[in-house]
Amino acid sequence: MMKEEYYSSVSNTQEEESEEEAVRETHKRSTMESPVSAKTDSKSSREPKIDNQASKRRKLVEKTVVTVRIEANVGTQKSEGPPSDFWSWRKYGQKPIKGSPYPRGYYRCSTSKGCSAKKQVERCRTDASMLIITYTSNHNHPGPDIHSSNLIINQESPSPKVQSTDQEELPTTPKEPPSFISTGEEELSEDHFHYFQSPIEDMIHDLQEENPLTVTLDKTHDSLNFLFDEEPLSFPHLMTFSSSTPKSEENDFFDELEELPTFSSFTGFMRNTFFDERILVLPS
DNA sequence: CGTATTTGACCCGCGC
DNA sequence: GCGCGGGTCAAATACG
Repeated sequence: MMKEEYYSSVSNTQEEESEEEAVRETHKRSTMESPVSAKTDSKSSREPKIDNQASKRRKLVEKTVVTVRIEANVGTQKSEGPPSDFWSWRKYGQKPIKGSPYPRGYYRCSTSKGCSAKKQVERCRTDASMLIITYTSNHNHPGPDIHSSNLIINQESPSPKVQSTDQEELPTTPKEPPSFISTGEEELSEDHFHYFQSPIEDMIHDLQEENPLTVTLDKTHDSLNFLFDEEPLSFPHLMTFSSSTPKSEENDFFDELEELPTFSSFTGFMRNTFFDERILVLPS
């Protein structure tokens, strides 16, 4: 529950997201929907219901892939802890992922019962300090207090601890992006993903002056704009980032900063914090 | 005692 | 048809 994690993010809607998946889903759906009898039957033994459809449509929902860098203690406590967002998440599963030494955690929004929002948290296999969070579906309910969070950013805010810890414990913190990137890219590319360095920077860049990179990322771009322009709710990561934690401890951190009112300040903060974050982007 | 987390089992689609 | 990998459920357990 601490927030030493900062989010950078890119979102894609599943529809546009991946052709691969789209195809699959289509396939699934057709298969599933028609022959309900057999499948339903088999499933019914376990848990029929909506889940049935849900499971098949998992991918149909919008997904947002966020890479988070945990600067604080890698492999200590937070690495394992779920990144905190505005919302409260309840863990409903965990599975080891092939090719990755780290398991993937499955979380569901516990704020609202009917909320279908989910997220998967896994660590980058190459870099334990990187968390890959995949958000699925949107929240059906308003967040705790987005407004407040935004305000909070301006006035007080996120975690001091993180930073202090960071610096103190991990002096090396900042960076080694190059190697990382290459590594990540290779691995990810296998997965059909492309990484972009310093998404946030890119984002910012984009906002300030259009970055070619962004252009490449259709959705990303869109999402980013969205992010900054409006609809915080849709972007948990952002919210998280901004609101990070309304708790007192973290306030200290910002206390020092005291004023991050302007975007530029914000940006600066982000840059500092995020140094080398990468965004997963689906190949266009 | 209630709620959240853990963990094993189950289900499903896909590739071989 | 079988096995693999991923995603979810639900019982058991831990924690407040």
